[in-house]
Amino acid sequence: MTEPRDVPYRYEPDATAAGLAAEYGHLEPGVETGTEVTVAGRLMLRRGQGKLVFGQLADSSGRIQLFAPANVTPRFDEFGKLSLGDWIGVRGEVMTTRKGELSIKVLDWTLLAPTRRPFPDKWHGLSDADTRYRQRYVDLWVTDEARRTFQLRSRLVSLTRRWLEDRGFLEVETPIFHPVLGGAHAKPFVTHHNALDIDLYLRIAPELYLKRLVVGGFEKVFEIGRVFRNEGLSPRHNPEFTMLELYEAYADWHDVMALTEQLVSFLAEELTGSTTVSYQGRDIDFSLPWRRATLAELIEEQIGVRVGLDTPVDELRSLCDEHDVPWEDHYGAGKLLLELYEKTAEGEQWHPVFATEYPAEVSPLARDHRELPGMTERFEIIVAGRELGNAFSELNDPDVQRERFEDQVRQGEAGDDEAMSVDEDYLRALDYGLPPTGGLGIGIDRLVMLLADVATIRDVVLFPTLRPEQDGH
RNA sequence: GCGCCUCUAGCUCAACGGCAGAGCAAUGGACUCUUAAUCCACAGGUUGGGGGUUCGAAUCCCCCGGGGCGCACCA
Repeated sequence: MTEPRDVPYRYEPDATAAGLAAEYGHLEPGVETGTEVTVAGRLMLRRGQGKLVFGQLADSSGRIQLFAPANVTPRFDEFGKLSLGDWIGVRGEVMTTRKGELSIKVLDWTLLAPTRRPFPDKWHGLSDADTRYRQRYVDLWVTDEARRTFQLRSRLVSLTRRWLEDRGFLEVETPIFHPVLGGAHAKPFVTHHNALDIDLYLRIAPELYLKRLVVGGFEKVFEIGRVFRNEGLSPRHNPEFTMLELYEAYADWHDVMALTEQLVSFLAEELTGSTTVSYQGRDIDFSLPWRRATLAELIEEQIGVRVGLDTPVDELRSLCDEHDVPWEDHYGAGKLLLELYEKTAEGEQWHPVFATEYPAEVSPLARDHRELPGMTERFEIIVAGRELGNAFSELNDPDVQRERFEDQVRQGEAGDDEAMSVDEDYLRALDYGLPPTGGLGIGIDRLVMLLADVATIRDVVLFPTLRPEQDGH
């Protein structure tokens, strides 16, 4: 047998399984093309026929059959003893078998890396979720769906970048380490910088830095990056996840709504072939335009009562009680409205809807609604009962922003451990002037879940957060 | 953090108070057109860990650990 030390340092495949299928898939049975190609990958199946061995080689594009007759394939006995899972390189002739299966007649082969551990059952694959997440390197080989999902994720991010760049957006990278907490409502991870001897937060959102860049003259910016929120795990929450945020100067929330529905329906069409996407057995219609509805309308649809900021707090509280929505004494009408909406209406939405008109009390970074006092020009994108994104006309008045920050601090003192603090440098940036700006944040993981039709975020994150393995596991 | 469910051979699963089993993978052999190849042979285990009840525990009880789902939390 070939020893690991004998394997080459490099190999040069010139074809892939999918490429060969595309080029030669039409061949009749029993054809020998005379064309030689070199492929590489893992041996995933093997069927011995005495002096003839069939194999199936998998590479990142797919699988192709290997056809190895004893009188053609060198070191035939060794070839027949390869382990399922071994990496090999194969040079051979493109051909079809008598039954018509596209194959490579093995004229030469090289062991590229042996596997020391047996691969999971060739038919049943891996079903244990724990093993699939911990040993993703195995899962990706044996679970076609997993591989497809992550390839789709990659294309989604790539398409998004190109789509935004084509519209003049500039991709930027802003700090992961934040000295001041802000940009979202979430508990942070805290870390420490030794040389500076300061605690830093892992960012919960890039928002405040991106808006600084608009102040700096980058009129259209976006960032696709990881954010970190110190909260529980669930099928829809991973503590680190990927957010797309973008900001466009001179735009308002209506512009952002249009951009959002165009981008997402474009991605749906590109990645699934249609703007109608099947999700968990039910269709989601991403075709334009998406529904727009205010929080108050969505609440009314569920509970049959028209509520608003002018509804007395006592009345809102009893409505909350009536619908098993917990509330606290320091909640104002705005927060009560939001809670009522989230607990009664959000989960009921299926097709994309822009939920609009959020109270200022719960929207510290959004600009006041131009007509409705106490409301902001903010909307969330709800699909399949979940929040997919959040957007608004950006608050650009430094004085109002300071008041909102200070209100956040008060909410923090009242017991909200996810409230923001006052970001003085951000206020200074606003002093220099943030033009009218529209901003958007979209959870990339959740979007991938929808378009790849998977139920848990762990199936769209390559290495989801898990407890570390321990003895006895 | 709480509740429910779950953990058996490398993988997928049986056995559910009475000798821990099968298929695939592995190992040895037969086979020149297979498609989860087939056939013969052989091997494989502190049943997640620890404790208890019992004549007897994978099975019942308790503690611990991993995972899943729900709640809480969470834009």
